[in-house]
Amino acid sequence: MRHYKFHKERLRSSGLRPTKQRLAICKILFDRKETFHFTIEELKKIAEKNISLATLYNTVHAFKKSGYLKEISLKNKKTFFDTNTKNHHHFYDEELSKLIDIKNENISLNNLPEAPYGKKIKDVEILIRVANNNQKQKK
Amino acid sequence: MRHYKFHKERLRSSGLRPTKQRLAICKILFDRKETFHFTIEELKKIAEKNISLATLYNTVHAFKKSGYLKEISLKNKKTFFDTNTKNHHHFYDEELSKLIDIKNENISLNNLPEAPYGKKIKDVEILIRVANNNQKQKK
DNA sequence: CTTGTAGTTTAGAATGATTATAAACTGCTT
DNA sequence: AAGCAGTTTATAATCATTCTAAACTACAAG
Repeated sequence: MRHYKFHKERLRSSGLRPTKQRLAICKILFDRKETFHFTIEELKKIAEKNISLATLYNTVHAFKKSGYLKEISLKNKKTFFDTNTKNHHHFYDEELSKLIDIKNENISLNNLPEAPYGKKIKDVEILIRVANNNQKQKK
Repeated sequence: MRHYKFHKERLRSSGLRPTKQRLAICKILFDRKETFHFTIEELKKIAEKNISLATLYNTVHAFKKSGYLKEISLKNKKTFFDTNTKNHHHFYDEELSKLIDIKNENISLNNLPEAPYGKKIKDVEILIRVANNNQKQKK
């Protein structure tokens, strides 16, 4: 469990005042050993009725802007965020709407293609869709 | 330019009657040499006022279900579709909201990780975000 | 060629995630 | 202790997408 001051520092470094709502969000997101993948809706549930939706959106986006959270591309309508901001990739279980980290040593992309003329590669995202073994192809 | 019958066949094989709206959509989507990446909104613009939004959504989803179109995962709120249904990957230019195909021989993923227990890999999607060379990191 | 009907189209309403608004509240500097 | 910029919040607004149900149409059978 991290010290209160840790979160306060994180907030200040993002240019955010350490309010009780933001500290509560920090605790939920960052006081854990494992990576946390979540949607705003899930975060809302965990936070109970203490924090308004608008504040959740604002704070999560502020953290994203400061590089403390990563947004993940999905076909799904809901946006996922990830507390693991290091370069890594995901399995996505569409049936459970769950993301699972892929350890970096377990995947490797060789000969990355050259970016189109005048462009530069900013980011590579690999998503591996999985389903239950016994089931038919997705709908 | 493909023959009318070609589109009619495609429609029938998807269990769809060849109506004039659907044939018009087929022409837009499939009468071209290059892969076409589009959003429903863009398709709407190309189709002019001839076809209702609801029909565009219905038809595009029917084609997706039949395997004639692929849906592409993006952070963007809008959904992209791709007339290239072969296994391939994309560059995504966030500034222009444009997808660019990556030729399969230009990218290769070795030692794919094992799927989580009881799961099977259905699909691998690689998205390489690019930006103009001279510009700063994304907002 | 007419007709019946199942499949289609469509405008408009409904939904659901997200963002904007603007009034009340609060952390922090002086 | 005061004042103000930064925050929070309920609520309204927005935007893509899906639903609905009434009008329309392709097509098989006669």
